[in-house]
Amino acid sequence: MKQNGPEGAAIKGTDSASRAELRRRAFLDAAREVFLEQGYEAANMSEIVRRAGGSLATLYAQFGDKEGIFLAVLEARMKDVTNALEVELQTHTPVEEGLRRIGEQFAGKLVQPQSLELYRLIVGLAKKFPDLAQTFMQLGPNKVRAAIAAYLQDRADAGEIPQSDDFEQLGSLFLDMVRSPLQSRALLDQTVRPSEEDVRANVERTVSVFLYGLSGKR
Amino acid sequence: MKQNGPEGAAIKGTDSASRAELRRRAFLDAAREVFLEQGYEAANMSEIVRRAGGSLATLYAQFGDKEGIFLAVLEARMKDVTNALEVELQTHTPVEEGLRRIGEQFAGKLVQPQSLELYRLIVGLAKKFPDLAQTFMQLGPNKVRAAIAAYLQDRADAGEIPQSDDFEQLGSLFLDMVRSPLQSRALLDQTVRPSEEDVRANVERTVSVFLYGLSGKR
DNA sequence: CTTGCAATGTAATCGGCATTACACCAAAAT
DNA sequence: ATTTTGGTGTAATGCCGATTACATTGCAAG
Repeated sequence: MKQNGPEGAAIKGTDSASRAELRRRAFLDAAREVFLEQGYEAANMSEIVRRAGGSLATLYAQFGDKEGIFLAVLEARMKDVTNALEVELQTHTPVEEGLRRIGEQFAGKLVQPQSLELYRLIVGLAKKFPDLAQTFMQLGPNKVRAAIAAYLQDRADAGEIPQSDDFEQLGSLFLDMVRSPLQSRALLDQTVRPSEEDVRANVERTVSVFLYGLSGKR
Repeated sequence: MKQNGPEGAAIKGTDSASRAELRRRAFLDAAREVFLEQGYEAANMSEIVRRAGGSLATLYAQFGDKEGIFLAVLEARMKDVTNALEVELQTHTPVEEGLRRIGEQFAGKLVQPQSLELYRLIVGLAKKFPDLAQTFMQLGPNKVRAAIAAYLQDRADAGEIPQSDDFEQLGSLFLDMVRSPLQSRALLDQTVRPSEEDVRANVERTVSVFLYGLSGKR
């Protein structure tokens, strides 16, 4: 047995796909695993191939170099987080309900171990690979910020909330309020894993404070 | 010139000190620079010696290995940064004013490059050195959280804000609101350095939303 | 002065990868 | 069936950095 047949790890996404596409997907899955598990520097290319099947040569042919495949992993994950939001934001839902939904979508994704670990990785790499961090911000935070700013603008036009000259900023603030309480502890303590219930409660509280302040409703 | 006389980088702390003590301090200073600048993995032992003077052999004799000197540096660093974090308790100051002061003290410290870099390192290595991250949380965030919770309780007792069954949580939320907008970008983009003015404006906005919500004052 | 101990500079070890080279194969296209 | 295109295993090639060895040298006590 000198060659491996086309087996490899988890090749079974959407069925119809070219040979190359399958290989690519297997590589990405394995790479994500390895990077998240071991960190960027400690991760080793051969290990990725060991898990994905295929060969080093192909891996390099498809992604260029180590940084390249890491970036690809990053992009894939960002799409995953962002896509769900796109849908929610299309609608003209009343603020309170809308913010709640957006908040839960967003926070739900963020507290997944995968997201947390990826974020940890990126923060750690920000100095050595500024481009990477830049890309991350572009695809993640900035995109979400813009989307929610648009939603707030829409609600303001509908007269539900006061107009403002800077909905980008308010959108960011809302996102931070939703994100930080769940994320900040979990980032430093792996054993912390916010539950569904934690997420819901936090979003609830956040929406309330964001709209009406400490003084309570209306 | 085969040997270096005892010069090296910044050897001039408290004067009276044994030869070994001086060397140790020079190593620690250089190591701090290098680790904060390049991150743990990327940092290289020879670079530390290059900056500190002395020799590799001595470095290893004093700290054992790379991890050893890294931990030594971080523990010292953490004490510095978290000690500076002390927030003076504004007992009996009116909420709006009190929150503003606490917020500004806190945020002012956080956005200093020193703090940002330390935080970056710790987050990035939380997986590899969990104890370190724990200690950091204890000394930093948790302490401030407790302090502000006490302040909010005080204000509630004075009737300025509604009572709540969980001021710890609300305190955390306030801190996150103050912190995240300033910190999250700067963490990922070295070139970002919030100004005094940014800090003030952010605290201002935060206090307003925290107390009265989007709907504006009162 | 000289003797012992610690520090020094230099130059190995030693191992671990990223990255490339190469000589064979397999499926798709013709 | 044959050509084309891309995939596959294997084994270099290089480089880099942690750690150690060693012979030399300076300082301080007797």
